[in-house]
Amino acid sequence: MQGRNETVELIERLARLVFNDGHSRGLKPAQWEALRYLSRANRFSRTPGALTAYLGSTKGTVSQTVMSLERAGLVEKAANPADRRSVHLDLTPAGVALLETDGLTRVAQAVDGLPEAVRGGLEAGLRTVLARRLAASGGRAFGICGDCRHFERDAGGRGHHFCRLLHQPLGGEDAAQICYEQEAA
Amino acid sequence: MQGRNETVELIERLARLVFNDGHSRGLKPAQWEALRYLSRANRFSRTPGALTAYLGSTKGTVSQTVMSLERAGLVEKAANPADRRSVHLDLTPAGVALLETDGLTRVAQAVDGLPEAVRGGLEAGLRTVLARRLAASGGRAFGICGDCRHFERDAGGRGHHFCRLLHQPLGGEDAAQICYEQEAA
DNA sequence: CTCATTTAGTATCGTTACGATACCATATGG
DNA sequence: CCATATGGTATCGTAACGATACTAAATGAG
Repeated sequence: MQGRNETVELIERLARLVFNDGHSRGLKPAQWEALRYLSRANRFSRTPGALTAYLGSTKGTVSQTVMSLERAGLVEKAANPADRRSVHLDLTPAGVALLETDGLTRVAQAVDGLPEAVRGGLEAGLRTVLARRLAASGGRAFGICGDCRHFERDAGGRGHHFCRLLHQPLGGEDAAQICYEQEAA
Repeated sequence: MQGRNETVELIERLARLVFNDGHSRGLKPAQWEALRYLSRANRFSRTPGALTAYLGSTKGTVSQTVMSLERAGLVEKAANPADRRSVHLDLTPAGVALLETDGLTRVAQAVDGLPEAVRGGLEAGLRTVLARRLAASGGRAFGICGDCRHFERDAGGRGHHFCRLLHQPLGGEDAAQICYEQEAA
């Protein structure tokens, strides 16, 4: 099956280029990825543990990366009163600002302006491969909160949703972000 | 344009997972990628310089990676009589054997068995993004030798081809491998 | 309640990656 | 002949990474 090998090689090569592109403006690839994750994750998912699962890495490594971002003033830690073992992470204004200047990576430029048919086929393929790859190793999907089977829309009035798993109220902002616990509806 | 951001995020996340999968059997991601490249590159392209271009890395880093593979007995260096500055790289039998056991990475498994329509769309999208990304930074395509505009088929009889750029005869093996100098016909 | 177990995270070690810079040897082209 | 370009190595400092050991807090069984 030559097609399969070709596709895998393309993925591997593109992965390497994407990774190397991450060495910009003084940050490292893992640091950029952590910032991007924290900007997209809902409040239940902004922890070292969830970040570890998202990156497919190990907690020791992630702890180190988070510390470097904290030293750089891009991320802040806060205690979680409900569970004093866990740490809540938030981007600082400086972190948000830095991320906003990151909009046009070279890969994003390459994807931008792609014919819609090609982009759609690419996205569908990527989604499927990612889902299969994650299923094979017990990885989590980190899908959108609002698409989750535990999500109860407008449970407390218009725009006031509810998570049946965590028993927590959810705002519109939360519902649009990705979540560690998300399972497709 | 939400679609574009979605696609870029999928690429970034898959890139990270592919990268992390490279930490297997004592080798590092960069070392696996170097081995794979050397198994696919034709004899003109098995040099540190070409590997540097393929990986989108820097020559210092690649020099280090190649040295580690040489110490591990997976790669051999040979002098190039035509240009004594340059170094020719070859996989050792141990390197070839190791690479053969690498066939089923977790991403390859995820791609395997993909519905043909999805796989085709994915591959087309990846090719386009890769080509655009490379064009944006002067990167080379590293396409198949036989698809090159400098390739002259059967110039010296059946199966004896010729490279008009390097003025070198090419066998069938060469023609099927990837090349640093390749430019689409 | 107590104590074993689990969970969230940190600390430390050794190796590698990586960019940056400096450097060396060989080629190339006035 | 000599300036410059090219292919590669050496070295430095930072970060990544897996591995292992560790701390503290939560949990759960008796």
